Amino acid sequence: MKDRRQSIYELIEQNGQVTLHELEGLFPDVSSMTIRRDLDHLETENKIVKIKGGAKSLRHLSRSLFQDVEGDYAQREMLHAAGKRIVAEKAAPLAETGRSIFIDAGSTMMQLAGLLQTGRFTVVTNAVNVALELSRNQNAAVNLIGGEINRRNMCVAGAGALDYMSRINIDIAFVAASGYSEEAGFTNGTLYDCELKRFVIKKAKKTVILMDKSKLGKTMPYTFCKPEDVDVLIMDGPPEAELAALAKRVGMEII
Amino acid sequence: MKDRRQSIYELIEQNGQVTLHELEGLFPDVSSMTIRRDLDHLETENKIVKIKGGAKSLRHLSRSLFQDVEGDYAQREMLHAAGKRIVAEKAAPLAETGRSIFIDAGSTMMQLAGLLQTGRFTVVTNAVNVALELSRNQNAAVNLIGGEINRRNMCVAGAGALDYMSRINIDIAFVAASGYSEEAGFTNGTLYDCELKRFVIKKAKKTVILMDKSKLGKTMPYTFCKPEDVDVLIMDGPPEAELAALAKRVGMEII
DNA sequence: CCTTAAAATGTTATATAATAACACGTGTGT
DNA sequence: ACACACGTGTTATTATATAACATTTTAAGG
Repeated sequence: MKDRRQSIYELIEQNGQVTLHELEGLFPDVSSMTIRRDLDHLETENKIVKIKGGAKSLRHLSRSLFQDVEGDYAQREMLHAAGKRIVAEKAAPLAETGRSIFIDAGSTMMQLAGLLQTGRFTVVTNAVNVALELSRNQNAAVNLIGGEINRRNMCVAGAGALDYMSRINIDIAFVAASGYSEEAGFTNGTLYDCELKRFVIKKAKKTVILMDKSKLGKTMPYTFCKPEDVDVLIMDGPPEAELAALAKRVGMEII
Repeated sequence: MKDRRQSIYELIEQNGQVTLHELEGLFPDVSSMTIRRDLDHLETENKIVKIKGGAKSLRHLSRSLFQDVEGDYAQREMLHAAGKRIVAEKAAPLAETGRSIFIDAGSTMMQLAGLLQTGRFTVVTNAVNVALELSRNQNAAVNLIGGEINRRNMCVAGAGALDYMSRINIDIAFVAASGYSEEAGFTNGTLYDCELKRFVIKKAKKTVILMDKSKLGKTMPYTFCKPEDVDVLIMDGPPEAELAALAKRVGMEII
């Protein structure tokens, strides 16, 4: 019985919400009343919210809170969601147990954080939402970099960030890029973030860039690294021949 | 019409939730169908969640997410909620526009953060939930201290905290106490937090301690300050004669 | 091993709330 | 003046939740 309740909970977490009918279909050997009562229990535990005809995941709901703090973030979040998901799924296995990991801010990274719910590691991040998501994993030591909160993307930045980072050793850095072009390399829109990225990349034993293909060919104001600084580039599809050749030349693996 | 929708929203934010019947009572000049439609709108804007017979505030729901990360916090949150509310309401006016403010972690502080939705100031905090709450206020510059996240109370602590604080000037520090006794002074249960409190109190121009009266007579493991270090003590009721006398002697104002 | 209490489940009737569909007025811009 | 979108009200219909009681299962103690 606890199994069922747990399954229901996990299902809701995964899908964001369910209807009673769906649950009835999935658990045909109990009555709908029992499922209702399961939902009651989960609700009293503050894990879900019952809505008419089903239930919603509290965590998903809170996520949308971050996202429309400043209008357009919600949209960006959804843009290329499929690609971001693919990228995150490719990246997750690289986060090996016991390692010290840096995770950047951004919606792709948020996806990645969601996938790192098991495994023991130390994580450092500058994104408040990523930190919250990661702190669900009881085995993760989550470190949040200090600084002023940027309402647009729920990430912190500031003078102290580099200082803070300088005290932490990083095995693998997962870094998001907003653009890549042959001339400018990997680029990003905000100066502070770039400084941090640069610093982290220099410091990390292994640098992994996550980027959906929509970013290819785009150049943002600030360059934070070039392909030769990168160990692995993860995208949601195979690279063009030109980029593949360059990668091979400079020793950047593309997944 | 937009007024009504806004009022409904504010009501929900304030109370956490409402029933349709309550709303029908409050807006007798529109039909219940209209109110339903208002709720639909607010829901599509991700401001509330409709539940059977009413609606809930998304923000309140997310708050409970933090709170039961580790079981008992939800209970503590509710304990003496009325007193905490009173304390927070007394404290809020002290946060004058333009000032640089430190806000501690804890449920009373969370209440205070909720009350500081207007006014322009710089805030520093070590509590992730407080920071999120404050970042609703567009005029507040919210600084989060870096460190490892403590799942129990969603606050950060660590080696970098004092360094970080040392670079920021504080006009007013709002500090929470878990206990007060004549022998031990103001006390608290975790060492790291105490270190930070001590540092902040030393640094701040003005120190305000927030404490509901249930804490009187209790002694926690670590002392972080004595009445003579405190400018203002805020409680949910008048102090006993003895404490009042001591306060007068050392120059601590009690509100 | 048996007994009892507590917890979990099922069943029904009843109460409650949500939805859909249509109708009406009001303002806006063409 | 017209079309049109928008907010609103009304009703009938459908769907869902609740309450109360009966039954089964589980856990705990003697």
